[in-house]
Amino acid sequence: MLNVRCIRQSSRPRNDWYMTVINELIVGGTKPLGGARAVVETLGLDAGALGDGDLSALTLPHNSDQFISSDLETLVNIQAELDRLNSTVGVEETLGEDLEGGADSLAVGETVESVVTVVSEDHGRSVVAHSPEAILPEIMEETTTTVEDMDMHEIGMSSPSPEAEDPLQQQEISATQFTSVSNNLTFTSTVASKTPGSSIVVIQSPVASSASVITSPSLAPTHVTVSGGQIVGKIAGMSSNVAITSVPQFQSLGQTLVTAKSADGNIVQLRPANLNRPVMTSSTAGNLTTANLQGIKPLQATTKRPATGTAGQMRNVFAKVIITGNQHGQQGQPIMLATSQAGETFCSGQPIKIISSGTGQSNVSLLGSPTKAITLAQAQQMGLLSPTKLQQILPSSPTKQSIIVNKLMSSPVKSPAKITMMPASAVVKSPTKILPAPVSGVTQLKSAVSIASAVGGIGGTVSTTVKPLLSPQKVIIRQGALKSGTVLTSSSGTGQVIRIPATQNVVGTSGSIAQLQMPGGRQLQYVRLVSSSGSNTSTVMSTGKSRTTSVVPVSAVSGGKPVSLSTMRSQQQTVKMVPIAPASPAVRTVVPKSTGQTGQRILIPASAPVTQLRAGSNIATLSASAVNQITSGATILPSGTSSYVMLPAQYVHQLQNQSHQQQSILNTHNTVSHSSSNSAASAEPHNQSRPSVATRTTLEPNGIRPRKPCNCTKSQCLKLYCDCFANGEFCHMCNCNNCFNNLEHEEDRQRAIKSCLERNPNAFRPKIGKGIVGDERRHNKGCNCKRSGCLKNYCECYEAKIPCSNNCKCVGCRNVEETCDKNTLRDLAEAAEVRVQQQTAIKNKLSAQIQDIAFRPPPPPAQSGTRQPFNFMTQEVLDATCMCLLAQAEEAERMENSEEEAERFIIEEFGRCLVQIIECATKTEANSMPI
DNA sequence: GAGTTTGAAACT
DNA sequence: CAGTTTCAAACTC
Repeated sequence: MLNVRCIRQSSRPRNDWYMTVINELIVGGTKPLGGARAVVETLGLDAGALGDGDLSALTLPHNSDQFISSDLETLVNIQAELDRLNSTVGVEETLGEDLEGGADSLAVGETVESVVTVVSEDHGRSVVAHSPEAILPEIMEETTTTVEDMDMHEIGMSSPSPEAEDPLQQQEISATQFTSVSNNLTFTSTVASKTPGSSIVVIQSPVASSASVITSPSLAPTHVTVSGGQIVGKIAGMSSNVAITSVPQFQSLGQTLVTAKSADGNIVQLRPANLNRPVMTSSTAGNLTTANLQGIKPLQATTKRPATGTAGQMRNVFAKVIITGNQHGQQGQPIMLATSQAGETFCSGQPIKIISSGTGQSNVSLLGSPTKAITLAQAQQMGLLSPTKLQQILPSSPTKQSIIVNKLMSSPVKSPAKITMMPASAVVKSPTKILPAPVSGVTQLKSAVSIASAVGGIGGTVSTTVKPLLSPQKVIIRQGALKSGTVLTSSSGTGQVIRIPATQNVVGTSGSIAQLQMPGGRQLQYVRLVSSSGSNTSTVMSTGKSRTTSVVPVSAVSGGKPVSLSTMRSQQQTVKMVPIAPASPAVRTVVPKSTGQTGQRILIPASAPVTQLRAGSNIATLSASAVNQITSGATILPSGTSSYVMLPAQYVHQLQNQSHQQQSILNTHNTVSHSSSNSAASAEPHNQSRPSVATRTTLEPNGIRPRKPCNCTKSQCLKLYCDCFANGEFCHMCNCNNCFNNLEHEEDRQRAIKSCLERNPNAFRPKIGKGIVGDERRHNKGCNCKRSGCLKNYCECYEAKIPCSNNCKCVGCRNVEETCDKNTLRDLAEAAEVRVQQQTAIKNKLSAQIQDIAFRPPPPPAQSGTRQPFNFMTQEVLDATCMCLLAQAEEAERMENSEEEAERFIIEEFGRCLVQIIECATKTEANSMPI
């Protein structure tokens, strides 16, 4: 049984594991000071009851620790007000369906790992609507993520491109692929406790994230539980649970996840994001008292990072710092600060200090990293704390009202000090590469850092940290007790937060795709649930008419139902794209404009048809083959705000189709006008509102390069028999059976690719290349035809419309190079040869005749009395005769006379020649006779 | 559309 | 590396 509970840390057993929703603290933008209140929501998970595929057990225990529905209502109201005040987009998520429901207690017996992914939809701008680009630009620049070799257990969450309404972004991406992408958000929680309690879910983000908790690079998703003032967590991959020490209480602001110590002695540090600069603010509100901030103190770095981590293995981890204002003297007004940490900069991160004015500083520090202090005033300025809301938050409020601070980043305008929960740089390994060829070190793309949002345990409120720099995303939040269909937030109108009505059944079996209808009916989100096994990937993709679709891996807490959705934003994404043809030596980097906007990546196989690439803020390094495809037929769309998701074109089409289907089925309407003009490839015909990128491409209207569908039946499309696979493409719209050439079987696919490459390193290279000489195409390997004469499509050379070359081993090849010019030359040669033969024959005949005449025995002088003309048969006469005959032959050929006619003409000419000779001789003789 | 042919890929 | 088998596309009817 899984209980969704509001957090009452004090009441929870220390050893219990709970999944807690961590709200990311969104620093306010330009709006008036917003209240800074964080809600720490915990989800008690009965690990024993949680099956890998069953989240249906989510219930709300009835005990004093739990929020009641009214509390949730209050939270909602507060949230709404905060949203209004801060004009920020908050991301809320509801973990668990029945927040108000059952009193089932947790009977935890087993560790449940769940991956929660949130599909966010970019609606243009970042949550902080105020010049997000200006916020922490340097961080974006510094943020890089390595997506290679991420643990498969991580499920990444990709953030859709901000303004993208593109179908391209309506794509389904496997979780592993997401992890491979920088902006993936990995959200894994482990429930290990048998008793209900509050827990904190540590969200790992492969990319630098706004907030990061912990951990060793090699660690899998971490689960942190707050129990009885202690934070305990379990990090996947670690042998045992990690007890997070030095967090006495979660009550006060000072409470921060600092260190975790595993049962086996491993200590995990909870580190803040890479904050290079301390943020100092003065508290003017006065709402926060020192007492409130007591809890905020730098934690002793008593923990050490797990030794397993290496720099290369480091991955970003989201750590959310929950700061609880002692409201009304009671616990429960947690203020959550989200910090992010990149693995690389793990040690360089700066903790966030929250300093109360006049009382000194209370540090919310994350161990091992520099401390960044924020005064209350600053907090207010940043929107973390609003004077009005602050009082509500502040102590003595018996109510458990929690305010989700949904502004993590403050606009630089408001506060020069930038609180960036984002790591300057993050190197994250990606467990899965979307590209087929698992070649290491091929390509890295700088990409925006994504921010992960925590899942709201109760009340379904989860605040997501949205980085201003990042392109706006929509976060789909499942509403629990909150009003269904309520979209929290966003003054920007971008709808950063999408609340999914609790009534919507987002949950499905593991691996299933759940449909989420976005509020307003303008968009559908498809969430694929994934079990925590890690092998399965889940994707969440949203489809909308004109909206950007984000595909986000979604993990379901027990595999059964997506308990929550988390979102993340990406600032810069480092996408490592591995070309399917590893041999491609050249790696081209496409550096989009640095607009401060994050883009979502478009994942494409190296050889896959790339319909469009939007050159936005992302820095994408593409394999040479990919680039070639891009250059050949793809369109690179400049976009300053969009993120790119590279997928096989067919996936785009697939998503589009799904979108259409869903549109038709659910009869949803795009009720939201989208100002975003930079859409990715949009093949949706109904997307008339703005020019589709697809229209600018050279591809088909659907944005897909024509491709023959395969019909594989036995190869699972994982062998080179399959053209799709051989071309590095995913099967789409194929007729294949038991196809594994898709994202759902990415692991198998990768293995198959590896196997193929082992057999033939050039397996995925184009078979047709340029010959040594010139640019003439030729089959690199050559054909081996035996029967077809290389004149049927069985022959690869013939199919490629190229003549067989020396590389071929074909038998009886008739696929010879026959160009028009060469045919002409050949004909000429043959004609010349024939002519020569004819001439020779004629010449010989004439010569014979002449000789016959010449050597004829002279008649007796008595008979003729005349001299024989052979006396005139000099060499000159013979040459002249031959020339005449040859000229006649040529004339006959020129006239295209038949051979017979030609011979006749030549003979006639020869006769004339003889006549002339005779006449000449006769004259000569006549002249000499009378003498 | 079923059956045959063909040659690349995979296997031995 | 060669021979054989498997496979899917091409082809034929």
